[in-house]
Amino acid sequence: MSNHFPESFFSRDTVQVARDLVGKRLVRLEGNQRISGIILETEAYRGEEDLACHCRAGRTPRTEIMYGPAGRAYIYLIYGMYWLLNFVTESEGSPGAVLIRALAPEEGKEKISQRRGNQPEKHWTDGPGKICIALGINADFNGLNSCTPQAKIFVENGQDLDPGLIHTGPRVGLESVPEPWRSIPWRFVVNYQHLLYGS
DNA sequence: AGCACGATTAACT
DNA sequence: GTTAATCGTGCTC
Repeated sequence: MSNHFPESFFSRDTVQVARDLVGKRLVRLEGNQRISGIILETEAYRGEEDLACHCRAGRTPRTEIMYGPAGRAYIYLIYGMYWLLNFVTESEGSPGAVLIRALAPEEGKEKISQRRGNQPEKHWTDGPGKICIALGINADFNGLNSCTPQAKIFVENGQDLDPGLIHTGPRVGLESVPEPWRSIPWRFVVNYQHLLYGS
């Protein structure tokens, strides 16, 4: 009955999960209202050896969630201003997470428009901080299990994408991170146009 | 207890 | 292209 992606989807290699999440639908359940969008861009952060991942610091109060079971939301504050949404990956004990960086809004556009103020639709959810503003996601959602039927945030099937449309590249905003982590192609993105006009 | 910095964004010039 | 906004986190003293 439930169409929520199960823990087994997230409990895999982080890079593979990041790739597979592109084209899927992210849903925020707000009361009875669905606010959703097709995932257009993700990034993988995996392991203590990944110097761009928060887990480079090992187990700390903040990173503990990434060492736990997969499918949980990992949400943190960046620049003292914006919340960023990730989904925990890998088996328990192996830290990893996928950052959700961009969406194509589908349901609840009126609510999204309200939350995004005067921004044009093009910029409603084209960044990780913007997504959390648009969907009303904050620290209260950290650690929530997205795989339960009553989850307030979860992933379900979305667009069927030709794998050839998914582009890879270096993760964004890592200018001070040493190689090879700075340039490793763990960013996955599909062009919005492809979703608008079909694949 | 203090400090430097960041997986960003919006509003500038 | 440049820059201010703003604070939790992890590290050093």
